[in-house]
Amino acid sequence: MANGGDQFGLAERPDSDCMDSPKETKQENPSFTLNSPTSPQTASSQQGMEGIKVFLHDRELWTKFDEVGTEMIITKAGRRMFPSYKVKVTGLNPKTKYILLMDIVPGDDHRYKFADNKWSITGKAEPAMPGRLYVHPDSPATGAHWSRQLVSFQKLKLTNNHLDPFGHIILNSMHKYQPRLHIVKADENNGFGSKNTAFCTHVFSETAFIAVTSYQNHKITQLKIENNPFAKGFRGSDDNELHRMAKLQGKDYPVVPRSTVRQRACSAGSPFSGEGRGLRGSPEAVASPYSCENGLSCSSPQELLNAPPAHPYTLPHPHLQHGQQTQVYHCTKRKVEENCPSGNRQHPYKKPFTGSSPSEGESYYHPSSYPPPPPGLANNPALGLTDSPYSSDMGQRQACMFAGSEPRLDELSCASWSYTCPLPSAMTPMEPYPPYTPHPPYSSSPQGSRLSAIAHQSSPPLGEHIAHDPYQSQSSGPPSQSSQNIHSRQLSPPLREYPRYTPNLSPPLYHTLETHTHIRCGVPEWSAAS
DNA sequence: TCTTCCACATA
DNA sequence: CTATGTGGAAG
Repeated sequence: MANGGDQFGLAERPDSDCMDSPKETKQENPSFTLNSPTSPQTASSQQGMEGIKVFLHDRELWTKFDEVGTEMIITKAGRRMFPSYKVKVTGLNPKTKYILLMDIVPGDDHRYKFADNKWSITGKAEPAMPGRLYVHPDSPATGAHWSRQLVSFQKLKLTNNHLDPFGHIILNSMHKYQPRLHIVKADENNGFGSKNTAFCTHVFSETAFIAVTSYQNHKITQLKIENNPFAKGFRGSDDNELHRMAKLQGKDYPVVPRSTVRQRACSAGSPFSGEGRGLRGSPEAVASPYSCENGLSCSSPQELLNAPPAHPYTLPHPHLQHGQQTQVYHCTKRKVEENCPSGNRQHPYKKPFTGSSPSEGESYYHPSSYPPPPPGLANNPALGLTDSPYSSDMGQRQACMFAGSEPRLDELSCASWSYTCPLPSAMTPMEPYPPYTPHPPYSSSPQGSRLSAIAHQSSPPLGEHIAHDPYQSQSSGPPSQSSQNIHSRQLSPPLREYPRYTPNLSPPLYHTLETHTHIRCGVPEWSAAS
């Protein structure tokens, strides 16, 4: 079942592209890009972003998990994702500097439960928290650098601690999420603040997952054990397991060791799709709608801001959306980790989960709207947008988070990025944070906002899609204007509300940025897709 | 449901 | 060797 084995065959696919080429599509798995619905706006925006393609590495593995219903453990200390999020990026200008970052947006606005060997909706999602951005440690770096090897986000960690001081991405247990990749041009020309900042957002629907504090579906546990080197200790080769288990526990014989669940495939699995909500349709087909392969979208930052968040909640309209906030975590470390691309393959296919419209690896493009670009990035010195080489090197990664309050891009741009700093790990000191935050913590710091904006933008709920656009979620594109799509709007008001999510936020430590963006545009969402 | 600790694995 | 990441069981 699930294994995706079947399908994949492709080597990689890129996900995104911004506009241009829809080309192939096919095999590879680029993320989908959505085209922008609206119009492209500024040309500038896209510059160069249009030919960017992103391919999810090890897509097959992601697909296997996705078919069952991927679960990612979240702990107070922070847990890595497995499979690791690694991509191959092509189409970048070798000499141009870019910042690559990720954020993880709500897949829908539901809360899930796992019972009867399957996932089902139990209620409404909690307000999302400020989204934090994870800036790849090598950022900013040239297109040549990023293209040279796989870009790995394996060090990104997920936490359920809303007050996490380490800059990890904060998620709510039993909620569905969709990771997104944003590529922001870091040239001097593009200040973040500037409206022209070009960026693309790529969404691979097969990377959607439900955050959990402990695995619910044994099939997922088994897949993790079988594929994650660090979990090898749990893998029994047959006999061994039992014994070892026994020993460890002191029990006699263990229960079922690895085998236990091992394979069952139950259908139950994917929650994602299951829910129903979503999409339904055939998954795959979906992909096409947007045609693009990758999912990236490009838009100008501004747009992003404006764009409504994808949440379920978000409305398509500008108003409502909530902005979510985002915090950025920047690691300074630079190295990329992996390189090899090997496996990327992908193939399309469907995933049961909710949305995947893009399923295939696609990234969507978002119209510019919502996905807010990562504001911070641009400005952030750290990132080097300006040009710095990446400065941070400092030690290794540090995380910086920003909390922002408001969403303005402009502000962001300039201001401060103080945070960028390399903080020692964790925290960035920011302010206490948003002052008021009535509900949300939006206060934003300038930069933060931007970033956050980006983040927000897209986040769509997976499942939901709900009525709105199915597409939204997916790709929203963040920041870049680039391509076509963009319909960005100009900066508009960034903030809006952000309904739900606000709450938490900010930890005292940092601010996050928030943004509220609304998403307006639709992006395809995963949900749709699926 | 979540947190802590554990033994074992990678790196 | 150390440091760190795993899932499971126990709490």
